[in-house]
Amino acid sequence: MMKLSAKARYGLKVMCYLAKYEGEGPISLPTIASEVDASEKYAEQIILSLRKAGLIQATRGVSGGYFVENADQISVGSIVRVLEDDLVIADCLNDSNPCPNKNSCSTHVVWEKLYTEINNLLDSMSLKSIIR
Amino acid sequence: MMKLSAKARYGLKVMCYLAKYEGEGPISLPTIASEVDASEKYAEQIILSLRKAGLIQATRGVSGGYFVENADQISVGSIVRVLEDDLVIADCLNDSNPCPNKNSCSTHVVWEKLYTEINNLLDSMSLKSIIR
DNA sequence: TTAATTCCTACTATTTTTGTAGGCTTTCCC
DNA sequence: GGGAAAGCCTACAAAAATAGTAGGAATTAA
Repeated sequence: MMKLSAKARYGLKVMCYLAKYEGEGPISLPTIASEVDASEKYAEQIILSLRKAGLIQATRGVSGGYFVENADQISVGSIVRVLEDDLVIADCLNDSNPCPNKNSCSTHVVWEKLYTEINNLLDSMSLKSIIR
Repeated sequence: MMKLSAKARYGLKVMCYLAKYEGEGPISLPTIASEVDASEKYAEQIILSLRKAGLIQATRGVSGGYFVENADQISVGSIVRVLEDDLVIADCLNDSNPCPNKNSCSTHVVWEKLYTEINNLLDSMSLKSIIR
């Protein structure tokens, strides 16, 4: 129901936390998980997605951990899109699945506008800009 | 994943269809269902919600059916909100469930902005304005 | 070499969404 | 008055998505 997923919510928290300590070395999973109030295993999955998307960096081994770089160049939109498997609001927006719009009216301009608006808004905010 | 529900999609289609024939008498469920390409039973449920919300009127009995009045005064937002059980994007936006924001940063201003933006956009479109 | 750490994949449980079923009520028309 | 065509309402079932768990492999610092 148009609800943001837990993944996206936790994910943005994680990113904010890491951004806050940008440049101060890697932070371990246990620390992050406890900070954002998620289980280590769940947080790990979320972080994995973000890392694969290039939004988080990691160093392995003892005293390794995660960190972000250039928080000012990471948009909130890019984070959310990774964790929400694209913000495709309605299938008919997808070009590979065009709507056979023989219906009484094009509801689809509505969804199109909404889609654009959401993405524009989220893209206009950088990670850095939202942390105090 | 931030996806619009089928209910909302069908629901807006129904509303558009009814709006198109505003003032021309009630339209029966079978007709509507076939028009929006849903089963009668499913369409019925959706229409029921919209009617209870006051967005659709009905007359019962033979030659009865559904219709809308004042399509120019019905916002798309009001339709979507009925079918999406409120567009509450994140729980922390809900006053009855305030976020104990001891976290590194307020992700919550992001969700708040998003929530506001979505509602504003959808409220700015009337049903009448989106049908041709 | 060991301990702390990330990496990766598969699985399970829960919740939400989507849809179906069936009986009741109202109203028109013969 | 009776039957048929409509809407009204609630409960249930199936499917899909989300949320979360588990466990072992790989890497690296000390």
